[in-house]
Amino acid sequence: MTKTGAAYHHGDLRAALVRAALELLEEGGASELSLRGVARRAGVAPSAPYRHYPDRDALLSAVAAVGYLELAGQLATAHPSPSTPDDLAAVAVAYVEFALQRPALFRVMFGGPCDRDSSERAAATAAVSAYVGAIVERAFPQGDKEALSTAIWALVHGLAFLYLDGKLDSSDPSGVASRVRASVHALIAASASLAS
Amino acid sequence: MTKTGAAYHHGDLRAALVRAALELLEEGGASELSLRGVARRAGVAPSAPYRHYPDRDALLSAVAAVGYLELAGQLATAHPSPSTPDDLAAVAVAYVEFALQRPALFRVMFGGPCDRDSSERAAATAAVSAYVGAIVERAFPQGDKEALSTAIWALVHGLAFLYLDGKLDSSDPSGVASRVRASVHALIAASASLAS
DNA sequence: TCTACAATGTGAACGGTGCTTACATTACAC
DNA sequence: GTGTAATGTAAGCACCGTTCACATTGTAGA
Repeated sequence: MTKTGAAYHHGDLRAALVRAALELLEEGGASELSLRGVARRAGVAPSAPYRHYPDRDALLSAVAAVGYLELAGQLATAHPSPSTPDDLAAVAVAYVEFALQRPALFRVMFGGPCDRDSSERAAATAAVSAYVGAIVERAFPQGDKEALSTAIWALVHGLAFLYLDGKLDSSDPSGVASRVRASVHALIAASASLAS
Repeated sequence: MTKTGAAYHHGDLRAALVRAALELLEEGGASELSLRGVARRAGVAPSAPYRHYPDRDALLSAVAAVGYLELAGQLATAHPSPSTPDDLAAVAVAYVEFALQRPALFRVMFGGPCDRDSSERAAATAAVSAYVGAIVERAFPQGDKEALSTAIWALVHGLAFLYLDGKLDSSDPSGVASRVRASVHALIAASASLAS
């Protein structure tokens, strides 16, 4: 079914493995994807992935890295260059929606004790962090960028997890969105009142 | 080594399993605890736990439940009946510190897609939720209890996870505490300015 | 063009895991 | 006491991550 003429050498197994893992994550839902399952999906022997990734965690880090890119893309889609509190709230909503729409991927990205040695992964999370920081800086040039962006990120991240874990009711999407918006606006208002 | 006179029937295996799991979580660090490992620790055959828990997730839910109790205890220790913003901030710091001091347990409590059917677990999380709500209500009787307590919980929860995942630098405990305090105060100030 | 070599794939195997099933032992109600 | 339900054991299933010896292939240098 892999349709590749079954060449002994796959061509680009490294990328194919990540693609297969993402597919399994999307289909299989929350269940943790196995390295063997990924290999199976890619039409390759269970030991083949070890030619490209030292272990399962390394593959997961690679998957997480593309997850960060896709998250960044979804945030940018929500608003290309947010500058007002409303814009920022829209981006926050997109963040939570990403978590709810792709819970398995989100958990791979943030769920486990991450591989600190993965430069791929570290760079990607730094990029997200910088992205949030840049937005905050543009929206509130006079505010404490560091503190505010951290607080906002944490707020949104926490909301995402609480929804994901069922600690908050996520059955009504519009309710989720409005709650996220309200929380972000509250935080922003706070920072404004403190900065004045 | 189990020191129990090796009676065929363990006495209270149900509780002993949870205890063993907590010990392994504390020692083994972040690694995921196996049901077999827990059984081994309790000095019992690998199949014995199934007499008391239908599957591994059920055991984890039970472990998570005592985790919630311990978290509640630690929060209460931070401040028995918080009413001022400072009190609330102290409780928030205790929350994050719990996550950093017992990361494995925290991950069991919040990390995975939780077993929605576990009444034990559901009750415990409801208790934490109510606890936070009560604090907020006492501290801000005229505020929107629902919205504010949710926002605060999410903020603190998000901070805990970002620290846990190394997205924020947690090497300096006092820095962690002050950052948590600052974030909580900012959120509180916001709600106050909105309520007025 | 032939050939050595590095890169990349295979297959079998090891120990560990969650879970089930058949059976053994024990506690307890009658 | 005895029958029954509760609770333990032992063996076995399929799967997992990982490793190792071996097969196949692309490619650089003669």
